Amino acid sequence: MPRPQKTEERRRELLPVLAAAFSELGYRRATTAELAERCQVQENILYRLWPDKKAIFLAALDYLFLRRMDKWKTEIEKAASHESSVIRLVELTSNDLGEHGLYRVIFTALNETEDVDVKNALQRLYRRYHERLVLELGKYRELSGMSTATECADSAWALIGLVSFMNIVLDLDLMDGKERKRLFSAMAFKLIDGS
Amino acid sequence: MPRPQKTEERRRELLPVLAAAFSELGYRRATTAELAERCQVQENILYRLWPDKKAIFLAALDYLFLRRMDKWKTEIEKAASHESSVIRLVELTSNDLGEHGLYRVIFTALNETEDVDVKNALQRLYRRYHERLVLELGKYRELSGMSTATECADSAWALIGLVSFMNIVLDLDLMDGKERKRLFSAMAFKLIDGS
DNA sequence: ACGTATTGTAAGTAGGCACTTACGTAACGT
DNA sequence: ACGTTACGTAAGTGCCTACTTACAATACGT
Repeated sequence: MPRPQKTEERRRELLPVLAAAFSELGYRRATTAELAERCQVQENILYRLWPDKKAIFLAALDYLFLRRMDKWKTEIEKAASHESSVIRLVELTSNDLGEHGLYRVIFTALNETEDVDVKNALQRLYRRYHERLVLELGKYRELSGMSTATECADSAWALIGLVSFMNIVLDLDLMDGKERKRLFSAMAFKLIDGS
Repeated sequence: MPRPQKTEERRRELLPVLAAAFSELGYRRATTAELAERCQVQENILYRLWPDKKAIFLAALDYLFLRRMDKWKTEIEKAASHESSVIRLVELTSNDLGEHGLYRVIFTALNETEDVDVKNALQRLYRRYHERLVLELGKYRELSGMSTATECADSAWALIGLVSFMNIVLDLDLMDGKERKRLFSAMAFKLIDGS
């Protein structure tokens, strides 16, 4: 039995590079040739680690989502109270608006929704995202008391929508960084406080 | 001088078909072969009417936007007061959420933002959209008095964001039609009334 | 009627893409 | 040391797609 395979290890090594490539270029422009070059390997070996391009993409999507959630977690842990943790999340998001990572990939994936696997992956991602947000928002609003579960869920969706849209604004250069940040903060705080 | 050319007329004839194709399929999947087939012509003649695929796409985008604005106009004209006209717009949008036309094309275009022409077209489109909405929202809020220009502008952007996001929800089947409509209406009315 | 310019038909071309194949090289267990 | 198996390199394959070209048919002004 010669050479123990380190496939999983290699996958973990390459994922950050692949994720970055998809973030920058989107699904289509991130050709297998380009991906291979960025990983400094031949296309071939990518196909030994994953069955096809779609699988690479989904792995990258998952990787970015987990990374994001980790960032949330450490940010929340730094917060003193439930109240401040939601506020910290808004601030974190507002600061990260310029750093397309996850969202760019999501948007690029949205154009592949005719593919069932991609669609399901995105569905799960949004639902988990929403769940997580509802949790924090619920704890925040518990303090002020007056807020039903549906109101929380609605606000959480609206927040996700706002972030999504801010990414469109970013892509199209509809506003400069300062204006973008201002708009996002203003609307986000309105949304978390309820009507 | 034989045969007067009816190029412009032909373009107008084909645009609805082309726009529908791009709406359904998005930019990439709407291949020139597919477009030609739907128009019941050879690819060739599309290239006599427009220089390239991008030009066809941009023409379709423009067509859909103008159609949308026309629909807004007639809806507003039906309204009795400024107050009800904004409400009518929200209701119109809420009812049309299922009928992807313009938005599908916009989303598909967002993945082509590396192309300057497409990016500029989208930029102009969003700005005009926003302008138009601010106008109506301003008239609506004038009645209640207390609302600055930036507040109006912010709310208008948030509304556009909400609509954009509802289209993601639609694409991913994150909610059924009833739930989608409820969420949209709830958040939209919050947004037009300000905090 | 006739020549000219436009419209339609059908085949083709070149490039890009995801994905493969063939083969040489190197590391591990025995 | 050696055989087996994973890893690396490089060239290729077939398909799809935007865009062309060559040529036939048709409709208009004179």
